[in-house]
Amino acid sequence: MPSVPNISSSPSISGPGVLYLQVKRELLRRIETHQWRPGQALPNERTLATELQVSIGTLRRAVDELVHEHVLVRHQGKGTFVKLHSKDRYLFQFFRVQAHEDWSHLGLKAAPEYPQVQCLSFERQRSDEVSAGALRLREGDPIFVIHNRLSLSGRPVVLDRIVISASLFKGMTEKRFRERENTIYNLYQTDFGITVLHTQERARAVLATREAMRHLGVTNGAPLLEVQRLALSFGERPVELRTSLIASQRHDYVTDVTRNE
Amino acid sequence: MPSVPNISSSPSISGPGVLYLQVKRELLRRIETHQWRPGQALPNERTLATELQVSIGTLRRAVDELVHEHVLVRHQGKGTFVKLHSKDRYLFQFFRVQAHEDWSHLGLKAAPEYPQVQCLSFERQRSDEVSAGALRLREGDPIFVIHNRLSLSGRPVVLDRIVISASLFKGMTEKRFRERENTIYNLYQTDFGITVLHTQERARAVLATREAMRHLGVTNGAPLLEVQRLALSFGERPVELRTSLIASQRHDYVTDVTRNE
DNA sequence: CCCAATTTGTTCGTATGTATA
DNA sequence: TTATACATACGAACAAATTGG
Repeated sequence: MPSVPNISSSPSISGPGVLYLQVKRELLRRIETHQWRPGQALPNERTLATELQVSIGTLRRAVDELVHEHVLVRHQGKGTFVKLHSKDRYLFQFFRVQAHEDWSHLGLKAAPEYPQVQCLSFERQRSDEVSAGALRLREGDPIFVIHNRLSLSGRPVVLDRIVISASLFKGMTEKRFRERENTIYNLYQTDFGITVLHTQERARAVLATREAMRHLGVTNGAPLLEVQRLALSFGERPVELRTSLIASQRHDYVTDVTRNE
Repeated sequence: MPSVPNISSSPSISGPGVLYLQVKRELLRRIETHQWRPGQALPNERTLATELQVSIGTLRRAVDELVHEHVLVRHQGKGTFVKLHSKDRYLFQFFRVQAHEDWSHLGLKAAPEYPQVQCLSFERQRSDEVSAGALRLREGDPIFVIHNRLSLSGRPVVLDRIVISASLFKGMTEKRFRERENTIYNLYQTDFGITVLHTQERARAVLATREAMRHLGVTNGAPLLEVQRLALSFGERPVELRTSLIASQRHDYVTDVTRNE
C-alpha cells in the first residue's frame, strides 16, 4: 500500500523516500531488533512481499542491497538468511595481512592464511580520551582491553590491542573470550548480538617499542606498520577500536580495491 | 532472441551463460574497443534493448552492474555515459592519504585534499624483473619511469615512482605528461585510451633512504609507509606499477572498507 | 515561466528456469 | 518425483530529472 505519501496505513512499512529503501530499512530494523537472528531464515519472498505490501521485485531489490552489504545471504532453493560471521568472512573481508609476494601472480588471489591467535592479556579498565572518543563513550566509562598476538606459519606477525565497551558487551569475561570456538567477530555476534558490518582503518609507519620488539621478535629500531581500526555495526555505531602493530619484514598489509562498491 | 542456447542467430550478442551477463560483456566489449569513448553517451535504453534483442529490464541489469563498477554513469533525464576519470573520482577512489585525525569525527568524512603534484623526473628505461613481472612485460622491454612528489597543504608528504610500459603508452612524452590539465589517470584515459578501473595495493613499513629523506624532509631513521600499487584496466590487465613512500608523521594511509561491494 | 519531449528511475505483475530437500 | 524457494527474463505503467522551445 505504501506509495510515497504514506501515513502508515498498514502494519508494515512507512517513512519517506523510495519504496525499496523503506523496505530495506524495515528489514534492517527487524535484524537489529533481533526479530531475525544471525543464521536464521527469513520468510520466503512471496510471503514477505505480501506482508510488506510490495511487489516481489521491490522486495528483491531491497534484499539485493543487503546481500551486497553482507547483511543477508541467499541460497537458491533454500532461502534467505541473516549472515553469520565465519572464519571465511573474516579472512575475506577483515584480515588483511599476507606474506610478501611479487606481482607475478595477479588473478590468482592466494587464499590468505588464518592466523593463530594467542591472548596475552584481558583487563577491565576505564576509558581514556582516545577510546572514549572513538567508541562514543564518556571518559572513565568501563572498557575491556585485550592484547592478542597473531602468528602466521608459526611466526609472530601482529600485535593487537582491542578495546570494547564493557556496558555494550555486558557479561563478557576472559573465560568466554578465550574459549570462543570461532572468530572474535563471531563471538560478538552470537553471544552479544553485535554484528560488525565494516571497518574504517588508518595505517602509518612507526618504530618498534621495546614491548613490541619483545612480542614480535624484531630487532631494535625496526619499522612497524600501525593500523588503527574502528569496527562499525548497524547505523554506523562504533563497537570496537583495534590497534594492530604489524611486523612488515615478511608480510604486507593488503588492500584490494576491487569492486569497492 | 538469445535464450541461453544461442548460436549467434542475431547480429547482437552471444556466448554462454546468463543473458544479462552476455549483455554486460557486449557493452564492455564496445567500450574496450572504443566504439563508445569515455564521456560519450550510449544509445537510450529502449534503443539498446531493441538492438541487443533483450528486454529493457535485462539491459538495465547489465548497465546497473557496470555503473556499480564505475565503468558507466547514468544521469536521469540525460542518458548513460562512459565514465570519465575526474579529480573527484581520484580523490574518492584512489588517493588514500589524509592528515591525522582522531576518531571523534566518524560520519563526517572530511573531504580529502587534492595534492599538489611536482614531477621530479621522467625517464625512458628498460624494465627490470619486478616491473616486467607486474606489468606482464618481458625483461628489458622499454618503460617510462616517473618520479613525482605530492604535497598537502604545502608540505611534501608522498614520493611516487611510477612505471608504465612504453609500448602501451605509445606517444607518451615528458611534455605531455607534465602539461596534462587533469589527473594522471585522466591523461591515460583521454590520450591513450587506457582506463584504470581498480587497484591492488600492499603496504609495509620501511626506513627512509637518504633520497627519501631529502625529498620529504624527514629526519634520519624515520619510518615511512611504502605502498606498492598495481593499477588494472579491463580484463584485469595491469597498466601501471606505482611505489609510494608516505611520510606518516602527520598523515595516514586510509582504507574505508565500507560497502566493499 | 511553463510546456512538451526525451531519458532514466521505480514499481508492478507474470512466466519460466534452477537448485534444494 | 514433488514441493519449495530463489534466479532470470519480460514488458507495462508511471514518476522524476533534464533540456529546449
